[in-house]
Amino acid sequence: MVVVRELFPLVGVDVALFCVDDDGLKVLLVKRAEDPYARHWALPSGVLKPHLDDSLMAAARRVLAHKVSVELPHVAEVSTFSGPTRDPRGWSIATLFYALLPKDKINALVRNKVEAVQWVSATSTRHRLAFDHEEQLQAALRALRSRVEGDVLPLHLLPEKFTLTQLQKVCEAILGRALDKSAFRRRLKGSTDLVELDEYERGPQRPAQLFKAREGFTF
Amino acid sequence: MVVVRELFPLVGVDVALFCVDDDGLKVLLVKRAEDPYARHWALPSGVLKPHLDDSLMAAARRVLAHKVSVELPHVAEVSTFSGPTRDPRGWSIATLFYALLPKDKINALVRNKVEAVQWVSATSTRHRLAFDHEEQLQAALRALRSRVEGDVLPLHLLPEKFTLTQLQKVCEAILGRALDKSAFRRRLKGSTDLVELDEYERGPQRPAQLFKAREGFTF
DNA sequence: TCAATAGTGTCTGTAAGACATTATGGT
DNA sequence: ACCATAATGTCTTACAGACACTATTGA
Repeated sequence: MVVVRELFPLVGVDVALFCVDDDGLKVLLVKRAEDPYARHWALPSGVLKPHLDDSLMAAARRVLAHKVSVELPHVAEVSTFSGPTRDPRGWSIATLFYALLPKDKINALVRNKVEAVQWVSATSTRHRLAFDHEEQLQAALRALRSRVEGDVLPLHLLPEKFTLTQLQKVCEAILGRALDKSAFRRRLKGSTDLVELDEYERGPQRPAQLFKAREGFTF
Repeated sequence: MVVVRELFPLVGVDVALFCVDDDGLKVLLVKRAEDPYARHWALPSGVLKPHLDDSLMAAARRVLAHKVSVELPHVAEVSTFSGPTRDPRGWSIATLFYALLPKDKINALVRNKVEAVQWVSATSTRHRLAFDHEEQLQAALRALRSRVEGDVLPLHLLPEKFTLTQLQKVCEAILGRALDKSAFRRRLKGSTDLVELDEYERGPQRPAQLFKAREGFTF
């Protein structure tokens, strides 16, 4: 096996699973049960299993489905980390994905979990994570932000039906800054990704119109 | 070895090496000498050699240095392609990089080449390439364009000293559309990546001021 | 003086930020 | 009537595209 390691690198996937709640943007961490980095917090990760996985992204989905039992969220590739020292077991490759989960599915997720998991603020000062996962988390965050800066709507982080105010809060949580309501909504007028519904969110004040993502929308 | 393939995927790198000449944006293709896809045109590629490479990007540089003897150009990751069928030898991973080469280094490159190589228009209608390299080429082109659209200057495609008109031509070749000179230069005024020189490119008309990239500039 | 390209000025429409105002529900 | 939030309007500024114009060299 040691010989094999010199010919073939360890191949795995890491996933930064994001969600937005009232406290802002969160990312899921898991407590590693085994070495290396046993009992350290880390991004959910796993090794590629060629007989099970049809692609690296499929491996990422399998890892998520295994570590956290939940409907599969939106997954996108960020980049690939590699080198002889990032994993003490030897030359390794890890392709990083980010995944987006709507807030209303968080509870089901955490409840069914067997290992220790934790939602932590994704924007707060750095954590102490296993491997190069701190760097990976920053890379995933950059990728997420650059898409939102590029005027793509992070609808995968919202429930099926949502108000424009909810959408704005999610964007603000990702970008880490306040957005102007008027300008934000003006931009949304020209978006083909939003579908206007004839339903309204009722509360102790004026009802807000509900929207949903366009059929086939992908972040 | 067959058994190994079921446990460990084939790991390699592919490189889309771009340059810009008077005919527009070009990409380097090599004629494959060995199976699979012998005698097919393909992007320069190679398998990862853990004992030689310190990262996937280093592997990409090694592949370039090996296939085309030239000073190492700028290299950046695009994305990673994977799956059981993209290579007939079995489950495989290929991390795609693009590389940028200034026009004035092309000649030295082609001359020293042993295998058959070819510069083809990167923007013309699709080619018939080995593996999934057509898709990869499109992905590399998208990545390149999105950076230039994002107002990053592709200075790695220019000689050390260049005129603003040359810079504009390079941007136009990448984007595939004409840019307005006035607006283009107005934007450049605010760029910290350009350094004004006290030299001028002389010709049969008004001389043009020369510029160079900021120290430490990276595309 | 002319050709050719470098470099600048001006006008206009679009879009964003800031901020005020109106609208509409519940209580 | 009042509160809270939704939704819209207005003003200003910044910037990009279009296009005309001026500047400077060699021939």
